[in-house]
Amino acid sequence: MANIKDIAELAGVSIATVSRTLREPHKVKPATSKKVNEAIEKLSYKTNLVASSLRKQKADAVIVAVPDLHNSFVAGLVQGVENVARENGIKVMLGVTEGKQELLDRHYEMVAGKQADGMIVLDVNTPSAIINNTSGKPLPIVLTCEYEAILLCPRVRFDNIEVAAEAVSYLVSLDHKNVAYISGSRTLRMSRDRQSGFRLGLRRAGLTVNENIIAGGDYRIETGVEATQALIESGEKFTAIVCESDEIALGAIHTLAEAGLQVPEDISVLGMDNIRFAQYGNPPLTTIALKSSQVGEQAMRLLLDYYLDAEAANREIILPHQLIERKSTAQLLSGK
Amino acid sequence: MANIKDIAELAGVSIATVSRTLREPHKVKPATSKKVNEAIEKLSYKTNLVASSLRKQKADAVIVAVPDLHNSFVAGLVQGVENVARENGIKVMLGVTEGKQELLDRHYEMVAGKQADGMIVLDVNTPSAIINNTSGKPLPIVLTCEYEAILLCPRVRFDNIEVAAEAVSYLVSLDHKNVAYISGSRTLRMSRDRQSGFRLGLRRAGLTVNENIIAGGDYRIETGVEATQALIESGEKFTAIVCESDEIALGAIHTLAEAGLQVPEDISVLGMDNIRFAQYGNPPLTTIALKSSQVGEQAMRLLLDYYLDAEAANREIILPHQLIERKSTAQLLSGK
DNA sequence: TTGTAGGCGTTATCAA
DNA sequence: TTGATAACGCCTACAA
Repeated sequence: MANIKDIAELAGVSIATVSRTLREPHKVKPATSKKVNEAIEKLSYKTNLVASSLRKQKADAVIVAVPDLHNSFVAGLVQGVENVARENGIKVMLGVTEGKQELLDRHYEMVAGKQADGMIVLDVNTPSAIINNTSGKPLPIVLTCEYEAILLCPRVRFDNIEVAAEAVSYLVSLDHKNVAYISGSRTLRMSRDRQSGFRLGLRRAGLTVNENIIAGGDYRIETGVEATQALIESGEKFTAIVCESDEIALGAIHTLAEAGLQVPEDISVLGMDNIRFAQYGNPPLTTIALKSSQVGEQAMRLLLDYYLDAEAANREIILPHQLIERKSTAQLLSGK
Repeated sequence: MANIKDIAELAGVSIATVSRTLREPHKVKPATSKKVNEAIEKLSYKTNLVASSLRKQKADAVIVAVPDLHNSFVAGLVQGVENVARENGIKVMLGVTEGKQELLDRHYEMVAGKQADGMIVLDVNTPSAIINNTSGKPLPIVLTCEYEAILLCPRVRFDNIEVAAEAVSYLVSLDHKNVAYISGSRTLRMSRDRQSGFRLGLRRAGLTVNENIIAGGDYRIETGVEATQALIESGEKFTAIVCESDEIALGAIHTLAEAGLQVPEDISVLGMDNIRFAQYGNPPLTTIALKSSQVGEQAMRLLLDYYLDAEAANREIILPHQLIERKSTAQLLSGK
């Protein structure tokens, strides 16, 4: 591979001039720059980005740390990060955590090791580096969705309390009075906020808050299946279910159908996320749209801001959500 | 950030000894190594991987280039790459191509620029670097699924001809004689092979090959919807559909249902991929499982082999597929 | 077993 | 407008 020295020799100039031709073309005489560019073309020279990084003390790369990619919410977030990163000439490194603190921390070492300029996190855990950060300065980390007890860290998330409260309001507007709730976690701040929102929604409607809440272990379709089975077996009375993800909702509909219950005639089901499959569900799923690609985009922007001004970027962005009415929810027939 | 020199000073040794303590611990006296490790701990030193890369002329990173992450087949592949990469201490950089040659080539420049050691590609395009490669030596690129007219390049894929042929055989074993086919592309080698397989399957069964093939533009659910509408409007007679992806199949079932056709009573539908949603379809989808995570894993292994021996790694891996019977296909009732 | 020193390929400062 | 040169932080012969 040709390096900058080879170009300098072939063009008959110094390496400084070659570098300038590449980075600050306006500072070099057109004739010189022409010679240099010809040499570059001829040897098909490409800047060695590793050397460049080392010298500039900047990697032009970020890490996006996520538990896995199976979930389309996660995939959307990564895609969002990539979009904004690419616009800005920044590379994205993938950090799968499997929900393990250790792996998350190991990914952060790439930031510590200067191989990346910052990290965007979507995970149940918080990087130890943040927790132990006593420097008084925020680290180049952006937290998304989850945001437990963090003092100094930019973050982007949804208004989870409102999301769930509006889900309830909508069902109440369809005359439902016995609303069950399937959560994806009992520990995540996001889930706990949504559960608070669920109760808030019921109270706003003047309904008694019964604890018809089933907490699953994650947001996958299997969780929806199991939780719905548990709900049915519990014998509790309900005419609608709020689910913390579309996958859970899809699992719920599936299980309800197997139990001989029709959606939405017998039970209304409402999801969250608005994944691509939601509108092709049977029936198409009513859901609250939470655009994960927006989360990724905003998180990446925050990281870019951070690079310009660490203090200014130390803030929280709350993204909008939107109810999308489809066919999995319906007016409660009187007498139920 | 503390660097190797700081550690050397604090431990009272040379930087060579520090480096050795990290890379070749057996070559250093335990007492010395203890001092060094204490210093490392104290200053929470982390190797600067950029400097290390530059010196070693090895990035310990690979790029995985994919059109986008919306598709779960793609996400699975990326996940597979990540798994094997992580086991081997290699970082994964994400390269989204949007199906554009230019972006794919730009991602390869990171390999050319030494920021990555190799690239794994799942895309409609082939990197120009391969096409223009006249060096006689294979490049550190592994192609997956797609493999058009490539002379010198390791690759991993499925036996697409057999995949489609078996799909047909299975439907024929259920007495179907009028089988339609929805493809995801008319240009991709993968799709063309599957179409060949479709015809082969019909011929094997002694059936006339009618050209009941609808070619969609991609493998998404929307394509299944549109193609199925076209199929219904065409007035052609068919009792089963082979779809080139589960998403297409899900879209087909959705559209069939809207047209008042029951699956599998009226029409059998068979997909490919076995995505996570397949078993929760309504009805659960019969499909040919193509594990994309395996593709990613094998591709990454091939790249590792390549690093050890470029020639030996210049080969093709063909992965197994498997028919999974669920409820979207059924015996054809006589008289249809 | 440890230390010295050169070099990986850039960028950026300073002087010419 | 250009060139010489000193870093960036690390690894690894080679010498001691």
